Amino acid sequence: MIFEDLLSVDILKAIKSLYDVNVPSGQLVLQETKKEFEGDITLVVFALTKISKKSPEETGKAIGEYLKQNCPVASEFNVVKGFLNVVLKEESWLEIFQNALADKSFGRKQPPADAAARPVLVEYASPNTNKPLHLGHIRNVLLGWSVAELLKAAGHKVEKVNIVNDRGIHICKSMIAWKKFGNGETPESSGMKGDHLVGKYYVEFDKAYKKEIEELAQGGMKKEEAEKKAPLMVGAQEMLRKWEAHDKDTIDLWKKMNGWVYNGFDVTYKMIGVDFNKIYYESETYLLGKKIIEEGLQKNIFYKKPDNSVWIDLSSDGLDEKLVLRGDGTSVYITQDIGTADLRYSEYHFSKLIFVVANEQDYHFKVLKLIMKKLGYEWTDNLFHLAYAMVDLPSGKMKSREGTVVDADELMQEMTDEAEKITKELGKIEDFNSDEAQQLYKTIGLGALKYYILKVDPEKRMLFNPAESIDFNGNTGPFIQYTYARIRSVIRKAMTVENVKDFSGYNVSNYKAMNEKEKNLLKFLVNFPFIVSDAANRYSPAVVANYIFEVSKSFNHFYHEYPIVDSENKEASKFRLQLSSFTAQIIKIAMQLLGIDVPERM
RNA sequence: GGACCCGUAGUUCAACUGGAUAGAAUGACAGAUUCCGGUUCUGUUGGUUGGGGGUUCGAAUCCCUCCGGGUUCACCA
Repeated sequence: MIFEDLLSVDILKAIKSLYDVNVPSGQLVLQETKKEFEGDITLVVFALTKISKKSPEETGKAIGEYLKQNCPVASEFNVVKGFLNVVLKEESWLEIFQNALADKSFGRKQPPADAAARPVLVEYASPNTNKPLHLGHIRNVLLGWSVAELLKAAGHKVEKVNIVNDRGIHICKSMIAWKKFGNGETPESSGMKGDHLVGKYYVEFDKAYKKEIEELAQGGMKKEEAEKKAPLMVGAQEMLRKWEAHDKDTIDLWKKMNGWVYNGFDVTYKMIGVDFNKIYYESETYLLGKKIIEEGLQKNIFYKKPDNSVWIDLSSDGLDEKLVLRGDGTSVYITQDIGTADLRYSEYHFSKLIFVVANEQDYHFKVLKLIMKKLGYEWTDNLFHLAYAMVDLPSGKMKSREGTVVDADELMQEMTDEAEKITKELGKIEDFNSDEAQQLYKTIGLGALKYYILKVDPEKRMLFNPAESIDFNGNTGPFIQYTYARIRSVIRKAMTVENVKDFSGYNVSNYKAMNEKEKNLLKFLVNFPFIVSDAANRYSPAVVANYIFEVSKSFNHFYHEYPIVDSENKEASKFRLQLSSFTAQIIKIAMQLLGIDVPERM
């Protein structure tokens, strides 16, 4: 919160002077004053009564008096029960405002100047290459990308990384189905996006495989046996062995089909508007970690079972026994992750490694951290699993087996179409050419989607309601975009009016007649840098989303009550234009942190 | 069964991580504005924060217990 540091220094001095006690600054509880009370910042004094040995009211009054006399930004105070509400000087707010206007990168810190500064790694997306991205991935990439941007804005060096799960039995399933049923079909020949094409064969595999099992079962075979003996499954496993033996034909096919998928993913990522600094492939990292396990075995951190498989016993930590190497010496998921984390650390010396992964893997990451700690890594506290919960739809739960998965590409297209429909009904952009119009539909459609998903706390399971998300009213992306577009419209108008069009040169600290609505809006706006750092610390784009909504509402209250361009005097107009323009600027920057564009007109 | 997560107005979400009378949005109803852009604004309605107990000056938040929902406990990744 703005002025918090300034005020807390003087409060500490007050306590020292009044009661001759040194209090650590972390012990002060300061908060924004609730709007039903007069004031800007509130000190909760209950905790201080032990020191003052007076009632909360008396303590609050004494500190308030001291601040009024000695604190340069405090003007008035009042005490309600155990709460000391401090009113800050209007000049202080205006001064902050003027400084903010002059600061081109207001709210965004510069990245560390030191080239050796340790980066924060944000790993997100992490798709399989056997099917297209779906709604769950959308929550993942929006979160990952936005958290990375927030961390940057808070002054960290950030690297966005992606690890693609490009190998394993699931890819082989698509491959064998394509070989069998594909007739050489390609993205070009079919006109399908590569990831969708490969996904299609993954589904084909499943269908044909089920049929085979059924036939074998009818022939008298037990179900479990049939599942293993079905020719397609045998073929897929054969293919995996060939892949591991570097069989040329298999590798070529694998490369070809993965290439299709990557092209498809690229289109989707581009559409969503996310990017990566580095992409890892599991085919290149899956052998990592084995050596680390061997070393751990020497140190008796792990133990061997008679079949040669290697385990760790975590039961003393309240967890289970966990396999880390198979009997045949090959590694499993957790082994790879240990290896990859180790690799990343040696590559980046990260200060933090954030895994954006669904909360289904809470247990996995708990185990990962614990094992690495036992192995003696000193930076395991810097591993952070940013878990997010499932996204539900009004129609019910997403289930890939029942075909109710919502495809990412389809969803984005639908949102764009819906935006087009609504925009056309409003009929405000008839002079747009078709490119401009298309761009706008995309901005609105994706803005609706992104805002709706990001405004919710990641750990909470959420309901995505497409119709509600694109409503131009309420706590939605389009509502905020609309607020922005309207401000821009006002400013365009102002630029045609003599005597006010030079408003950007007006020094706002000279303004003397600020009203309640203006002050309220201003307080929100100058608090932006604190919102950014708070959001970054909590890895929470939702903090920013809710803030933008508050700003928009506050602007609308002001806008509704006071004329901007044609106000009673030129000075008021200029001040209000500065305030409006600054509002637009903050909305734009804040929305960018969520990956959302704002249109000049809509 | 063990472990972890979640439960807040009819609905979708907040609550600055222990602070004031738990807030918005949406829905419904009543009104204002008709102006820079209609989608703006003001009211009214709606809550035993799943139930119970405890800690505290103070609990949606921490502890215990029960209820309900979810995830996980693979030689899949």
